[in-house]
Amino acid sequence: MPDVHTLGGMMDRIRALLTVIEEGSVNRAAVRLRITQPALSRQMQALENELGGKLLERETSGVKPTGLGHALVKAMRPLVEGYDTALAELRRQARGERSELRVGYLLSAAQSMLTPALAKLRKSQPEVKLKLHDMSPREQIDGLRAGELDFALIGQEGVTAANEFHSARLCSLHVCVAVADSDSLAARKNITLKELKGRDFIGVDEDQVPGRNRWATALCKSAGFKPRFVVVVDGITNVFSQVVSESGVTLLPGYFEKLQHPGVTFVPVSDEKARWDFIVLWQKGRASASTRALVEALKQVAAEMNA
Amino acid sequence: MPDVHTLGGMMDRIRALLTVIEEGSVNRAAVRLRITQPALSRQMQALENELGGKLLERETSGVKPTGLGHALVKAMRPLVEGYDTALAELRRQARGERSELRVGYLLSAAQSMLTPALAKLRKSQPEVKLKLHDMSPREQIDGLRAGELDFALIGQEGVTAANEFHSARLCSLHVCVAVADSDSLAARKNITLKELKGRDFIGVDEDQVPGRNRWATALCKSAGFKPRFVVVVDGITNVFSQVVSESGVTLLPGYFEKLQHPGVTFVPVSDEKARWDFIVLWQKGRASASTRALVEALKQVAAEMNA
DNA sequence: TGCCGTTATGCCAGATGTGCATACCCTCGG
DNA sequence: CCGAGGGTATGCACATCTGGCATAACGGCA
Repeated sequence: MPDVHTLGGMMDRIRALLTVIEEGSVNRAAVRLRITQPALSRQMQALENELGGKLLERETSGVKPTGLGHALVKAMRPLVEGYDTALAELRRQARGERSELRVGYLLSAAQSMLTPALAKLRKSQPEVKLKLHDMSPREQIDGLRAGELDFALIGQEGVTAANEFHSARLCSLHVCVAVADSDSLAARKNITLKELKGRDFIGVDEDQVPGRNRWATALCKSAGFKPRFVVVVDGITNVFSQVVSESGVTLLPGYFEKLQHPGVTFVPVSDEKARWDFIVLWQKGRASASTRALVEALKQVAAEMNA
Repeated sequence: MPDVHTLGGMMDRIRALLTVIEEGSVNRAAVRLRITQPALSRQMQALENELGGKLLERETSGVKPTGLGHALVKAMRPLVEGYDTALAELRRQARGERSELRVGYLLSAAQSMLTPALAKLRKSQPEVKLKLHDMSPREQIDGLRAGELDFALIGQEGVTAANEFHSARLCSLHVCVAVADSDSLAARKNITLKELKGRDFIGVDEDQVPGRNRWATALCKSAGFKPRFVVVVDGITNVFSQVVSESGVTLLPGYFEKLQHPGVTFVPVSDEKARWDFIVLWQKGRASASTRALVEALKQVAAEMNA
């Protein structure tokens, strides 16, 4: 009698039992499983020992399942099948053949870049399925970390996590500053960073837009002063309220100029060094063809936009 | 590098990976799994080889899952958990602790016996769940064979399958004959089998009520003649139509006398030997406590009915 | 009774997995 | 700058498991 303690390989014995019951014969099942009949016979005995009950009614013309055997088939067949398909999918994924790309992006920032890139992707790889998730930079990074996203289209915030993932800089935008309409700067065509020295800065919550404040700080430092954040708010719209009510300023990526916000004026910053990088992050590990294709498409779109 | 060909034990390695990812450390996971860290480390390598991709990002402070690792967790955890609960349920079942009894019965025949028996069962084992299935004798037997039923409450038809399962005779009813109201026999208080000699018999489809015709034939033979089946119909109600329209007769278990059917009269058969056995079949193998309880309850009810 | 099918058992060789000891790598702190 | 202490990987020897081969045991059937 084979040993009972052997929990490993239980799954295989269950598969074997499924085959045996399908065939109604240990012999024929052994052929299908490419092992010998004695080996299979012992597997069945082992399985019965492990479960503590008979699974097969041995008869002179073959075997047929007992009630317990039937119960096992009903309970285990779907699991075994699910296991197999899951395994196959994982293998495909490991080989780099993803059937689905999950992309995180920030609508206001990335739409102009993402839409044409996806069009390109659909042309070169029409079969790949896309899941788009409009979420904040922080959520994107968390999503990447949790494996729920394959891509993050993200701004300057992404540099804080760039070493955890693959990354590519897509483009570099100029910077603008948001001031209240009533501000003396609001009438200017453009300004330099230096002129912001001594102003009250409005910060944004580190949790939602990580790295933004540090980026602003670094920019100011390059201009020779240290910004003073009088208040830190969460949510970009709250920043604008504060800009108006407190006559504060805040540094923003250039694409905000196209937006309208009552009471707020966006003035371009003329400093050469004041740039806002827009980057894409994606999971490390073997890159699938579709992954590479999406990165390429994004780079092309970015290049065309710069030109 | 460990061998790649080893498909057996894949499941265990997947479980191990789940633990490793939960713990974020091969070391701690090894403790939980009661194996050494090197063994577990090798399991992870083996798993990665089998899948063909990296699952863990090894860092100096432990490990964290790659995208593929995350995907594996998402796909496999529910399967592993389902597998475990299924296995536990099967073990319980093997030990004879069924949580549910699936009973097949024929409403018209068994109701008078089943209802009180279930009441008794509920008293002695209130926690056992019951699934009742009103189905034809043939369906009941098929259900038993397919493992979809634990019990079949069945008449004479059951004897054809009695050796495949455990069986017990519950009671033995007298027999009656169905004749048309216009028949000369319809006025009789009772008759003997012999008087049916030469009559046209209505048979019933072997598929739906297996053994019924054979039972009738055997009864007649014991009375010294061979019945002639002029027609075989499917469904018991069709039998009555034929009895009326063809002036045929048919032998039935005694409980039909309580039924009403327009144009049909049921006359008791007085022969001592003409009996209709009512039996219960149940799955072979270790009988659970609830199984034994139900059988006992049925026997008691039958005994009370006979008294 | 002998033949042919079935499943079960004894025995041996090869594959697999584990533990132990140790190597290796990185970070942190003196 | 180097050693301590945390992590994971590797070399090696040994126990365990599993499968194949040969053969037994058993039941039906001519």
